[in-house]
Amino acid sequence: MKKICILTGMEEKAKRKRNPKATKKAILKAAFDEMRLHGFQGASLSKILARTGVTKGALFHHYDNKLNLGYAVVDQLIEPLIYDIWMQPLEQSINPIESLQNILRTSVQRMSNHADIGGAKSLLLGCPLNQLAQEMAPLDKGFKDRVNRIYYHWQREISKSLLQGQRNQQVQLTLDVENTAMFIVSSISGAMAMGKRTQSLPQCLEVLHGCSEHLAQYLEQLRA
Amino acid sequence: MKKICILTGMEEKAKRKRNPKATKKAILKAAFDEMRLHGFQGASLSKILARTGVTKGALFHHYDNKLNLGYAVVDQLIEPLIYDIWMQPLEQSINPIESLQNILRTSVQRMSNHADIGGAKSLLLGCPLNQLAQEMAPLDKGFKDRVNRIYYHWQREISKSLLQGQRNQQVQLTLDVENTAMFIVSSISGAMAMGKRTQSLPQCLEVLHGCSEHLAQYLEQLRA
Amino acid sequence: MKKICILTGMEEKAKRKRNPKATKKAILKAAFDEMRLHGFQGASLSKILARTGVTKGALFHHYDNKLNLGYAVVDQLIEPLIYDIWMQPLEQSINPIESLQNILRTSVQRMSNHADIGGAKSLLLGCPLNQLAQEMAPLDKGFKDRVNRIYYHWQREISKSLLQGQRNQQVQLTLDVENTAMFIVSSISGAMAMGKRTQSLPQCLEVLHGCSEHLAQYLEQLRA
Amino acid sequence: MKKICILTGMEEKAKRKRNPKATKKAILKAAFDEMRLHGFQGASLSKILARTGVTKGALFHHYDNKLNLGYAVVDQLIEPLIYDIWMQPLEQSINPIESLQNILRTSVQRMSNHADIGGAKSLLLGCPLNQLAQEMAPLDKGFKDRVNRIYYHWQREISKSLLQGQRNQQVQLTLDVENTAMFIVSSISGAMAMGKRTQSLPQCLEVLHGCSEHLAQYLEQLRA
DNA sequence: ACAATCGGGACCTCCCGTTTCT
DNA sequence: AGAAACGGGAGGTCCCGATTGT
Repeated sequence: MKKICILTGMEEKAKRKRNPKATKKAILKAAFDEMRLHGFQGASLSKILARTGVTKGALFHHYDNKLNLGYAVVDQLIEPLIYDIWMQPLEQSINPIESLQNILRTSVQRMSNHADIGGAKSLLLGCPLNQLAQEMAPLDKGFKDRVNRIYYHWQREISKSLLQGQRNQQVQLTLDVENTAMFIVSSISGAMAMGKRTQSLPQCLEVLHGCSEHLAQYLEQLRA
Repeated sequence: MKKICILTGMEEKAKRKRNPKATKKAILKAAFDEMRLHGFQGASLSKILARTGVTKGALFHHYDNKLNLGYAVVDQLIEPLIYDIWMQPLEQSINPIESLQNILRTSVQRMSNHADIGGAKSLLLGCPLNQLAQEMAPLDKGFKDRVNRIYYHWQREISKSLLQGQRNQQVQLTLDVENTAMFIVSSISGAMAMGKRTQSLPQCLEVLHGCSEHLAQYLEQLRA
Repeated sequence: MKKICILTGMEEKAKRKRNPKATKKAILKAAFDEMRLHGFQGASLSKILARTGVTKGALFHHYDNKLNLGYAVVDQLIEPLIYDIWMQPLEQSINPIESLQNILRTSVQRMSNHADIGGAKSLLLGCPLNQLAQEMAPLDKGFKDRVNRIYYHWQREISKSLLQGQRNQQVQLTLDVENTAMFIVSSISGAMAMGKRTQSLPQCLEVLHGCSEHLAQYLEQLRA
Repeated sequence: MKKICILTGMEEKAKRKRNPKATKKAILKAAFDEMRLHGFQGASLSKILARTGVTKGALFHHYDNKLNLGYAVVDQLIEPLIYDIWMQPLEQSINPIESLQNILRTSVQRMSNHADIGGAKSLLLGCPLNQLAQEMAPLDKGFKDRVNRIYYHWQREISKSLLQGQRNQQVQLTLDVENTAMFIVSSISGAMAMGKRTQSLPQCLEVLHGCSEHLAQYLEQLRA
């Protein structure tokens, strides 16, 4: 029945017509970009729509309101992003310390591959998880719970890995692995924040490399 | 049109008496509080006015616009605050490493003394400098320059102190003092961010103490 | 939150039924009226809304901002209005001089038919095109270009007509038709301005008739 | 008593200190400029103050409110200005027609001598009297009465002159001198309005010269 | 005479969300 | 599923003027 309406200008229609999955993804991506640039509160639905060409009707069809859209960004974009960069490389690790050092050394490069957002280098926008955490955790429980859950996973992956390292006699047995994982995540977050605040790519890279190196040396001393 | 209302409540009058200095300070403080809770963009001038009882006319008289008010908050409140907590205690230092460790150990306590803001513990609102940096550095050059200047001073105080320690043979001579200062500031910032994101005082304290301890131990290894 | 109020006044509904075309026209008309009374700068969007019963959301939907609303008033209301009164009657002219004289003699009557605006006689508000030109031409290029385009058309219609009259040996061949058209439009504009400034209907009519008569006599002398 | 405060930075103080006449004049001139650029309603007291360096206290000391300031502009600046350009040259006239023609021919030059206002050529801002008349006559009786009084004087000077010309047998006896004076003033006003609307100095001059010439020729035909 | 402080309102912009229609 | 119309409200800016202080 629906497809009877044959009079479809092809490209136009092909793009615009009924592609719910793609539409939803497009909105999500645009929302993510807007939020990276202006924060959640500063993100404007109108600009998100302008980025996508989608209309307000479509947006509110897929997401009940701005808040849920924000939640979806965390769940479907930010969490996987954090996982890919920081957690996944740790899973098939043989030596946790060396893996962590390796992750640190390559993360800057891997993050640099992320596409620019609104003409700004992704690196200069800092860690999307931390950005949201700092802005929204005190204001909204939904965001707070989500970001804390992700941080919890992140720290747990590291502590699990360190624990395994202790079992394999690669890591000092006296080490409080959970506390250490927390420190590692904290320092990474701090480094990205310091990089972001410079708003200058060379300075940012300098900060990130400098801090990475310091952290890597710190890890070196945790060996058994 | 004249308001003959002779029945003057004293408090009313006491408040309304011309007191430009106090008015300006009150606006500034209210603005600071609002910004800590909602960020700069989310801060509402109306709410700032409501906090102070000052009217729009007065605010507009003392600060040209929201942006300049924000700048004043950085210059007149945040910078001294950072200075008092992190820089000033370093100045009469005898041994830089011990001073830094001492600062770390006492900073949580000192920051806890800060008055609550809108019913929220100041600690759970994180570092005001980092908050502003993360939100506004990419959006406004005025904020970017201000926060970067403060961070620069902060790092320089630490590196100066470490350099003096090298001269006194208290600190390893091979140490890159500037890079190390950067790492210290970065880690402190990261720790406060992680504490904030929990939005729970006990967890926050746990994070801060844990990270402080780690950083203190790291510093221990920098001794000559 | 739901407004269950079942007692629907019919009129309410009749008004509130979606009718974008009508809504847009209503806004435009109200804007025109406000602008005639208070000028463009003095026109208040709130008052325009009050005139129509339309809400801010609807207005913002149909017109991006006040400026574009103003432009639309020029393009869609003022230009046709000028055309109907001054240009259209010239098109099927047989003798340009007689046509112009005729237009002058009847224009006052035709303009008097325009509905009052905010309780004020339309005539006492002068020429809407000149009003806007005088206020906005120095302030905004968009308005300047629009009003100048209309004046250009107006003068061209007259000069075309005079030229045709020269071909038909009804108008002096030595006449500079463009210059003359300019003088005619200029004098008409001046007359309406003088009428408006009196803010008294009888005086205004006296001015308009007096000037019309003078101009008609002047035209008489342009005959071949 | 007052002059005891000897510690006066000379230039600074000399300028700022107590010169009521000069202050009042400065405010008036700045108000005139602002009103020429933005109209009376659009004129901002703040900008007027900025133009002069005077403070609000001084302004409201000399003028009760914005309206009275506007009235003063009309009475003390615009009226003399109109008088100088259009009326005064008529007084010692020997032949009214030739005088009027002469005034027309020289007025553009004389008006061009007026200083620029806010970077805009005075000519491109049109006739200040007509500007105010068109904007404010329908809105405020005070303005309406003032501008009408000036126009009345202007027309009367011309009609008096023409009447004298009739007595001297220089002007047609059948002429309705008052009506004619009205037409002359009206055409002058129209010409300046058309010049202004172009917002281009060459075009404006073309309009003014063209219309002047037409009006001069018209006057030629009024000779006895 | 002039300066600084303060009062509060009006304005346009912009925003998020609802409702109706295709 | 998507598009368009519409509802209100809040936000920052700016403004005129009143008040108080030299």
